[in-house]
Amino acid sequence: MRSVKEAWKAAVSAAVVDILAEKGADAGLAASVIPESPPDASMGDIGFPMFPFAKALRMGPPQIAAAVASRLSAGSTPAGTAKAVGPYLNVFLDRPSIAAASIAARTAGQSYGRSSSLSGSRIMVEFSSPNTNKPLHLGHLRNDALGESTSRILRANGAEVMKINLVNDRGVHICKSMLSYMVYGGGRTPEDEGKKSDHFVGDYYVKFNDLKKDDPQAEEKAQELLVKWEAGDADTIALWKKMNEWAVGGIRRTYERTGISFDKYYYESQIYMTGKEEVQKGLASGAFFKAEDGSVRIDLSPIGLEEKVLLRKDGTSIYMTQDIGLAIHRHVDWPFDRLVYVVANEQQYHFKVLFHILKSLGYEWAKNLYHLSYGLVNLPEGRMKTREGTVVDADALLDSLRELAMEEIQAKGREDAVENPMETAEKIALGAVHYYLAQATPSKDMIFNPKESLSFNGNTGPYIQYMGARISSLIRKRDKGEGKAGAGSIRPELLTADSEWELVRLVATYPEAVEQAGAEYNPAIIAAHLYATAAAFSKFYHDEPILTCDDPDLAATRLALSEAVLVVLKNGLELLCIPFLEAM
RNA sequence: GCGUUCGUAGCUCAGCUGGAUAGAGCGACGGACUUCGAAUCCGUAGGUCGGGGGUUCGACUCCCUCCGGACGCACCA
Repeated sequence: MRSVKEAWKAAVSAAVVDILAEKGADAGLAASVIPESPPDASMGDIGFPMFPFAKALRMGPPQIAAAVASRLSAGSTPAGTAKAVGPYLNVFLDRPSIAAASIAARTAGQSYGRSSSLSGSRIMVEFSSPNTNKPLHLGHLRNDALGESTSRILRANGAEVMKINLVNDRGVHICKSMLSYMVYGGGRTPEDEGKKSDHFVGDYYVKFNDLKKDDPQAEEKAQELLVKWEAGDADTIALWKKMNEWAVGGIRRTYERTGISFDKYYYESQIYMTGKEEVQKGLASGAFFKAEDGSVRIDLSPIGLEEKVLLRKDGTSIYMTQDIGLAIHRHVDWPFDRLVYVVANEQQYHFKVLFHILKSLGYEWAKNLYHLSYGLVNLPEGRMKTREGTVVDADALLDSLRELAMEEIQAKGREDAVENPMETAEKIALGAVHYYLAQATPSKDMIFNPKESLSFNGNTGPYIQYMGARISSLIRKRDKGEGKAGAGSIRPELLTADSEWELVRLVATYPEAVEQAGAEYNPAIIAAHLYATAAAFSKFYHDEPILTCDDPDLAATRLALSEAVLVVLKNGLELLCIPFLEAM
């Protein structure tokens, strides 16, 4: 589709250049020939507005369109026809050839939609970054879905991707859950209570609130515990290790459940000291300066900000110091061309400064750092607050979605039709939440409506899964010899209905969506394309008989188109980390 | 106060580097199953694109300003 569009653009540009030259106008104006999509397919498949040339040619746009059209019909053009439609020059593509290309997607399988637009580049993507004092919540699910799916999209565009997770396993907040466990835990283990281990740890973090009431010194004691931890106190380290294993172990189980994975884990406890040497180097090179009080700082006036402290006067490091060291360390580990940080938008300032600092230190790769900033996930009732207990726990959310999906399977009497109802319900639940999170533009805050996400109607993951299941069902029937499709041969020129053309177009433009999603780090583009494809298929399925079609050739062709649609749905769902279902 | 960002139908969201009558879904109302899975499809109602200026042949899209919301502005992470 893209190459066809490019070819037409070139042909139209050439015609416009000729006309401009004849009138003695600046031929450079032809750069304003840009392809667009007419609002209605009956008006054409590609549209070129002729407004930009009106002044130079002293002609009305409709006259220009007519002139370009006649010139095109005289010369050689790609397949299809060009026609003046008001002030636009519209192209009607040669539908059979596009249809043939779309149908070919069915044999391309998993490779359909892959591009080489990013081949040769190495991209590191950091996401999730959980704390080891509590289980994952809804906000993490957005981060995880965004990070995982962006990584998959980048890979689909040919990039070599390294997914990394920076586990935040140290700090005073970790010490709080430890202290709380020391007081209330009584040596119990998650197994003792039959609890998922990260929830077990999280419960003690919550209990720290009780501890503060029981013991006014609790905050101080947590600080003291941190000091002991940093000093390497054996008992403290032992407890820390034990609780961290519980926390990370439980969190990893949630990753497995949601289909999230990492190529490498970094632990903050192992690298929080790094960065000091880098700051010293920067001081030596003149990128930073030593303030009167002895602290090391950077002047941020080049980017319109104040100063930032990078090392305290006592020489200790701060968050920024750590991130500087970590970025450099990672580049040594795995030299990347780009590094993407999937982190909530509340840290925009931090990354703006961090990127500037790395550039100041003279790292070539620093210009390719990207903060994939995403908005908060709120509830219809308002913002999630840990202290108010309105945080939506990830595991509990998935459980309740699965429960509702199960009820739906039972209500529909589909238990016998699917091999494993519980597993199917789980996959529907995952599809519901991942699609809901994917369809919103990452940078914006969003409202997660559990009730709406549970709905299997409309713009949802289960709707798309359902269309995949329907097509799979058609294919099973064909394979069993039902219908006449098996006896017919594929003839793309038979696809003339509007609903068929719409599907052809969506299949043909899927690769462009993948490329755009990669270029913009935006899975929502895939989600929108998949929904449009699923909806178009549903209409097609409703309006036109496929297997039951009398003409064997038409049946075979429609089924082939359906198979191509299935390839798009499968590949797209994979990119969004949504399970595909043969039956549901 | 300064900075970043957002403000599109009752609700949740799209709207491609400015271009042809602003689109979906949910909800509401009304239709469609003796036929490939109705977890579906079709129709109706619903918007001065936060307000006001400006640039342009053309602005939801770019610029300015005001109003409103969110988030930042630590030698916390």
